Amino acid sequence: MDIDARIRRRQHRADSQRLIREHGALSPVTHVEDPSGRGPAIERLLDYLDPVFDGRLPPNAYVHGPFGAGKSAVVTALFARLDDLSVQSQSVIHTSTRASTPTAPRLVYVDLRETPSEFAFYRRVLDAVVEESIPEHGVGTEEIRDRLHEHLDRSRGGVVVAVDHVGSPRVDTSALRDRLDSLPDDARWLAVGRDAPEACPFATAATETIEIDAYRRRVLIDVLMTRASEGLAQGALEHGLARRIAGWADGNAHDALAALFAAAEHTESRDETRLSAADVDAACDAIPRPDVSLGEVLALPANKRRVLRALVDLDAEERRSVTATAESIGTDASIDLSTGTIERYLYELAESGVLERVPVADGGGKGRTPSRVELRFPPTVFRKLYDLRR
DNA sequence: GATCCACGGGAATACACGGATG
DNA sequence: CATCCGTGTATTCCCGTGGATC
Repeated sequence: MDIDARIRRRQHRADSQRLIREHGALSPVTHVEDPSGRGPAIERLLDYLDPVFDGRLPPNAYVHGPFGAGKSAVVTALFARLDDLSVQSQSVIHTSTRASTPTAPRLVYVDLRETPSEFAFYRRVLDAVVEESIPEHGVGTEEIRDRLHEHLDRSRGGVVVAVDHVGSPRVDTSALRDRLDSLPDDARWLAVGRDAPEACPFATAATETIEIDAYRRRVLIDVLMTRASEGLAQGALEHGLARRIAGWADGNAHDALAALFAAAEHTESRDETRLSAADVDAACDAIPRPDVSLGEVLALPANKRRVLRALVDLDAEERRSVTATAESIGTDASIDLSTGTIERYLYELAESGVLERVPVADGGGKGRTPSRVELRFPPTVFRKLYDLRR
């Protein structure tokens, strides 16, 4: 046994005494390469994408399913793999035959949460399909769009763009529709959202719709056990507790993982290495339902994230009204925004569903009765993920 | 010099309440 | 009694500015 192996063994021993080994494995915003238990959904998407294997383009389509059903997980995983294959086959064709063999389409995944503007959208797609790097500043939206069109005109094969989170409050639906409509003919889109097809403009514009159901209880338990085995010390999560979490989460994998994450934090704060029922219950109770995805929260502009980070540490008294909340946040050393701006942020965050405004019962004072804001996302998980990114 | 986009500041508007008015 | 008005807050809306980057 060499020295490295001996050191690794010691490290592993120290590691195994720590409850949380890998936060990423527990995070609801982490998508694994091979989403477990989503076989049928993957098959349906592969059926839809079948033309790609012959170098042809599939029609425009709409994927829908409830929050936490694994839509993003499945689409990101498939698009990443298939685009790898596409790029490989292109280089193979170039070096060997380069005859009439059709070139496979490229597959590009765009998360509208992180790419909400028109400029960012075109830039993301163009950046994915060309070699050279694309500037983020100093060049206009029009020019990026034109360059994308030019590239697609020139290249054979075309592109399929997965447009995820079409229902995000930060995207303007009608503007996005126009944007998708104006894509060139050899670009196809796959919109992904929660709305039922009847109520969704992207479904009516698409030729095909694909539904992804919520997780079944048993499958969700498997997901939890798998993630726990990757992120927690061995044996930290009993099957019965996974069942408890899955029952509470009601098919929503985001919430289930958030609960597991928060429960593990709770356990760790007690200096224990095995989750208890009380840890799990405390974690579930602290997660508001319905809630907004942590992906949505973490994709906000930096200053809004900062404001939320300060907000989760305030006590009830400091949150008694929007004004008081903004003032308390304003005294936070890490924030150099004016109170007025913080206040406006709080209203905007409430508007987009990240926070919720609740009227204050009291109303004894003068003037219009104030309201206060409540969190609509899991606070402990947000706090930890935010701090880890710092 | 151009461009994107997050910020900031503040004006405009909405609302609550008590008291005055017709 | 119904309505209006004044005052004080809360909330929304708009648009110019400036940092970062090319």
